[in-house]
Order: sequence, then structure tokens, then C-alpha cells
Amino acid sequence: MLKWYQKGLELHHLQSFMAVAHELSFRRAAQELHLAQPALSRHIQQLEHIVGYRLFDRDTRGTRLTEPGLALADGLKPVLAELGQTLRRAEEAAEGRRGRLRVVYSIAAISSYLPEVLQAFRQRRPEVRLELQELESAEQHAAVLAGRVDCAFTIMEPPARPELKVIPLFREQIGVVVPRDHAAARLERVKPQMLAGLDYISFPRHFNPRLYDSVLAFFHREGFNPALGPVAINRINAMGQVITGSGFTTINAASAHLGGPGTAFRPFDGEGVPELPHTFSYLAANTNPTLQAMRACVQERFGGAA
Amino acid sequence: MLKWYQKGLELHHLQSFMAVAHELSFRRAAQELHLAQPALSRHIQQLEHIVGYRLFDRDTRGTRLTEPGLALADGLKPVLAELGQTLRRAEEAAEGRRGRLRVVYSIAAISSYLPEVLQAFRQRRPEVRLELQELESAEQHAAVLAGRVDCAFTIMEPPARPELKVIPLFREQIGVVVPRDHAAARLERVKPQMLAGLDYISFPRHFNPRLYDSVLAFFHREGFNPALGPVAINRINAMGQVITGSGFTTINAASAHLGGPGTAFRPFDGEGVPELPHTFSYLAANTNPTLQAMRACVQERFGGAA
DNA sequence: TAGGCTGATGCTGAAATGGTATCAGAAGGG
DNA sequence: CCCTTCTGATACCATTTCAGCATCAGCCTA
Repeated sequence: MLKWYQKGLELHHLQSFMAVAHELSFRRAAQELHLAQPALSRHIQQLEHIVGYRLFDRDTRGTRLTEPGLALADGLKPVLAELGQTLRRAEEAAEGRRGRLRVVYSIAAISSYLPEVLQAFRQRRPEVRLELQELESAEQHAAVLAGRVDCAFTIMEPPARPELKVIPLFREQIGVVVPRDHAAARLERVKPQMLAGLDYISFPRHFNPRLYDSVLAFFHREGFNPALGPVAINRINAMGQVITGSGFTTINAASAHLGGPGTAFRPFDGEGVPELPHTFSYLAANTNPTLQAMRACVQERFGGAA
Repeated sequence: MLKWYQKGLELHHLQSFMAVAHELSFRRAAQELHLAQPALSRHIQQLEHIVGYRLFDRDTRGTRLTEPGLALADGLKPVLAELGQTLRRAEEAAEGRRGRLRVVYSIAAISSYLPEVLQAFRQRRPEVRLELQELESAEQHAAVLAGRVDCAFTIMEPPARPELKVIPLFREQIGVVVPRDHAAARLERVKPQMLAGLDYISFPRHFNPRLYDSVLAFFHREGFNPALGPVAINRINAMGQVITGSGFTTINAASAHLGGPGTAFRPFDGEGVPELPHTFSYLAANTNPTLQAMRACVQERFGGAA
């Protein structure tokens, strides 16, 4: 048995059929379709030849559906309606009012400004499905460049690639997190040397090499060379280790609350405190229409930065 | 906004689109469709022009779905599957394995042989929807001739119209129904005169004029001219009136059980006892494929009568 | 740098399509 | 009883559309 698409079945056949089935008259149906009656007759003849059975009993005094014709008309009505629905939805997706946006972000972003941005986006585009994933900054850039995701909220300057659009959001100095009862917690600002005796709970260097290096350089300039303690695979783990007394760690102010009441966050005192460059980035060639809406939300939140 | 059918959207566009969306390669998709690659390219270009947005991001190193393209592909898959389903079902309807058969019948038929025939039909064509309706014979013939129903099981010779196919099933003498305690109930066969004193519970003449007249003629030939009692609008009502002692009525043997234990059925004794001509009839021009299956069931039950 | 791949484009002959005019049969009205 | 009007089918013609071939342009790999 041949399938329909192997026999030249086309939508205009079905459309003509439905018109005749509805009007039960070739002439009226042709009129409705803005078509000459002979053309419509041929459409029906072709369709009958394609499906292999008569769709209408017709003679000089009128047109009636055959039983299989009735079955076809009944079955086709919802199918064509769903086709229309599908086209409408795809059109909405083309306009960015529906669809999918794949977002990756750093913990530093999701624990500070990102929820606010996402909420604004959801309000503006309630039908868009947000696919969210937390990744380290380096992996985020790789994912964007490979087209696996649409955009990234990172804390690392993206590689200077021409195909990558980067919107700098703001820069944020890092501070120190110590156990609540540590001496440094009693100060307004903390000089690195005051952390002497505590291990530095760092993070894997490849997560964000620039930040890693700049933190150690800052300590070095300030005459502080901490012992490297455990390497935490994310900031939450790092906080946990601070609470257990394993040492101190660094974090941006906006994410300081991750440590809870057992920890204290203080800004660093000194010259050249390392900063997190919060950025929003995406491929310039990315055609996802919802991306423009996200960019608009970001720009609304952070001023008209290009 | 123009609708799809106003812009020349056709199934081959959608089919080409789905093939490319699946293969993510114009060449492979073209191969799969047994089409040259330029033709396929044009299909996609036309479809993009019709829907008004890009479906694929394509460059010299490959093809990727855009976000609205993804939405369209996802939505189209079930729609096309349902289209195939619908065509399959209509094809089954064309083969008579599915669909609808509109049947009208007399009480005399449904209370005797018809259930057996219908059961055989249902066994042979379980997917066919039987639309059953009880009608008086004259109305049945009118309904068949007007095409409102497909076939009729009547107890009246249909009008001799060339467009009407008639299959005689069998002829069945009528008998008499009296109250259980009436004297006639004690006899094997009943001569009409023995009903003297009882009213004849008849039926509206227009239901079956030939039968009506032949019953009265039979009584007359036998020297019996009963008073005409109430006119019952169907045989079940007539039975009820017999039980209440209003008189006697006539019925075919196969339907005698309708009266229940309060009545007694006896064959008539005499010459020229009126007969019910059980017939099966339908329009010769009726194209309903399920009708042939019903005819086969009827012929199986009643021998190979033409 | 050559050859593989990607998809797009120009051209041409064949096929399909739609319109006009007409045909054939049946029904309704004067 | 004929004439008009309706039904859908058919013949023919001009136009359009379409598929395929050959080729082009860009990228990637060996």
C-alpha cells in the first residue's frame, strides 16, 4: 500500500474536498474557493484517484457524500484545525511570544540579580519555556559558542570572539567570608593579612582562571600568602567549609547570603580588589526570537548598555 | 493575516520540511525523498516565504532548525500522523470494514429473525456503527427511497420501483392472539368465526394497507365481520389491549411471544390466511460498502435468494 | 592547495493547472 | 409541452510551475 505522500496528495485537494463536503455543491464550493467549477471538479477527481474510492455520489441533480467520504470529512476536520493551530503556534514562536530559551548562569548571578531578570522575562513572555542550567563561566562560554545554549550570565570576561555578543552588566568587588566568630567579622572592611592562620578555600582554577589568578595576585600584593585549603566545587560548598572552620573563602557581596548565619561577609580593604565582571553574552548569529526579549529585559535592568 | 490555504501551502512543503528537520541535511533529505537537492531547497524556500519566517539556519557547514522551525516540526509530527490515521480509517470505510449502516425495521422483524442477522453482521464488521430505528413498513420504504437510511427489514411488499432492490426473505402466516383464558386458546388452530364476540384490535391502515385489507378480506371470506376495536399504534400496545380483554389481534408467529403469558397465540384455520412478506430492501444505487456485508449476512441466513 | 562537503542559483523542457466554452441530464415553471 | 435553469463533466488552450541538470560560492579537512 502506498502512503499518501507517495501519490501526490496535497492540501488543496483536501481543502477542495472539505468545501464540497460542506456545501454539497461543486458550484457553490468553487465560488467559495474563488475557483472555477471545472478546476474544482478535477481536484475532487484527482483526490478520488489518489485515495482509490469515490468520495461523492453525484449526478445531475446534486452531490452527496459517500460513506467513506463522510468518514474522511469527519476525520479531516480536526486534523486541519490542528494544522492551523500548529502554524499559529510556530508563528508565535517566530515572533518570540512562544518557544524556548536556553539560559546558563553562574551561582553568582542566580544568587543576586538574575531571579529579578528572569521574573521580568516571564512576565513579558509567559509562554516561553526557560531552560535554565547552572554552569561555571568557562563552560558557559563554550556552550554559547557551540550553540548548545542561547545565552549566558557569567562572571568572567568572555573570549573576544567576533561572533560573540557581550553585554557588560556591572563589576562587583569580591569580599571575604569567615566564620561568624572570627576576629575579622568584627571589622567593617578586612585586609587580607587579617586572615592569617586561615586556609583559603578556593575553587578549581579552570572554572575561572582570570579570577583565580587575580585573587592570588591581590593577596600577594597585600603581603598575604595563604595556605590553599580544600578546593570547593561551588560557592555553596565553599560556604559549608567555612562554617566547619576549614578556613575562609571569597565571594561577591550579592551572593554573601549563601553562607547563612554561621558566616560573615566583609568587603576587602586594599588596592586592586579583584572584581567579578558580570556579563550577559550570546551568539550574534543566534536567531532565537525570544533572545531579543531577554536582551531587552537585561538592558532594562542595567540601563541601556549596548 | 492570511490563512495557510490562501498562500499555497501544500503537503509536499511540509513533507520536505519534516525530512530536512529530521535529517538536518538538504542532500540526505533530498535523497530520502527521491528528489534532487535544488528542488528540495526550493520547497523549503517556498515554505519559508509562505509562513513568513526562517525555518533553518543554514550555511556552508550545515543546517540547524530555528526556534520557530523546531516548534513547527514538533507540532507537525502528530498532525501528519493523524492525517495518515484519518486516511487509513476512510480507506477502511471504503472497504466496508468501518463506517455506518442505517437500518430500519418492523417490530415483526426485530422480534423474530433480525437480532440473529444483526449479531452475525456485528461479528463480521465489528467496527461498523449500526444506526437502528423501528418504523412502520410504509415509512421504511419512503426512508429508503429518499436515501435517509441504507436498508429496511419490512413486512410489506415494497413498491415496484426499478431503483429499489428487494430481497424476499420468507412468507409467514399470521395468527390470532386472544386472552389466555379465551375458548379459542384451547384449540390447535382457530377459525375466525370462533372469535365472535371479540373486537378486532387492528392497526392504522396506512401502516400497511395491503395487510390491513387482506386481513379483513380473509375474515369476510370466512364469514366473520368483527367489530373494529381500538387501533393500536404498534403490536406491543395491541398485545396489552388483548390482555385487558378489549378483544383479539393478529400477529405473525415469530412475534407471538410479545404478548407474554397473559395471551395465547394460535394459527388461523382456513383458506388464504394472510401472510407477511418479510423483505430486505435497499436502493440499488446505494454505494455504502457496509451494505454489501449486510446483504451477505441476510443471504447467508435465508439461503442464496437473489 | 586540492578535494571533500555544505546549500543556492540559472536555465530549460516537460508536466500540471486554471480558465473559457461547451456538453449532457434532470427539474421546475409558464 | 417546451423552455429555462440547475446539476457536474469534458475539451481545449494559455500560462504557470516544477524537477533536474549544471554550476556557483563558501567552509573544512587532508
